Amino acid sequence: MGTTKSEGFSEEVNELAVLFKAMGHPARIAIIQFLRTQEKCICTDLVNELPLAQPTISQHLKELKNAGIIQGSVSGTSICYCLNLDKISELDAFLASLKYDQNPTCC
Amino acid sequence: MGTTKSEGFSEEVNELAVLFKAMGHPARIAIIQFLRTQEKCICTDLVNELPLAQPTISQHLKELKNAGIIQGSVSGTSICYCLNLDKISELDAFLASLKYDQNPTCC
DNA sequence: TTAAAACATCGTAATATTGCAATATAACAA
DNA sequence: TTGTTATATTGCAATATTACGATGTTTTAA
Repeated sequence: MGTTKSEGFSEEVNELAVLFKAMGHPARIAIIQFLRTQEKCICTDLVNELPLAQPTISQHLKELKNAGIIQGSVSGTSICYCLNLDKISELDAFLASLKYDQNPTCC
Repeated sequence: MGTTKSEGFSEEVNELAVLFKAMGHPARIAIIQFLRTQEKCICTDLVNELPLAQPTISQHLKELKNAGIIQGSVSGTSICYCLNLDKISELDAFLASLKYDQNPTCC
């Protein structure tokens, strides 16, 4: 155990879980927030911005990238990371659907 | 380590991370989806619905409850769990904000 | 070529998560 | 009371995550 069981759940459910999980860490939320507001999305800035060491930040960036939530393109010595709004929209759509189909007789 | 570092991040960031983390598991997404569609939100139904043992489901329900994403009220021998739409809206608002403030010069 | 800057990767210790069997609890029915 | 049903808790083994120092890699500048 310690392993998440994914068999028996739909593809959609598993994909949503991966995306939510990727966002389930303060550093990764902070990275996403920072990317939203910066002109240039460079890891060095993040090192100055977050209370974490560079390797740790690099690791979090990788996880966000693996989940498809951010994309990075090399730009000289630095890397330009930015949000993938498609993935954000997937999560958003799921959450929005919860608000409308809610059964009124429950609770 | 293994411990998530929360000092140095804003309250808002930490709270969002907790909520996203709570949703970052297929069983918990499936529970939320199931709650949305059922008339009666009872754990027994979940045991028949999910590919997990009863104690495991109970544990996931507890985590969702701790995060404030669902609420449970006792109803005789069974328990009626339902979604807390306020929390869903918090996440939704965060995701929606990402879609609009995006910097166009990046990537 | 050499050095510096910006990231990534590796290795590893500490801790967290997951899943479940066994067991407990709580409410109702007979 | 006794049994049954519904759910929670405990305990634990297996695995995952987190954080970071040390060390690579790649790019640019001198």
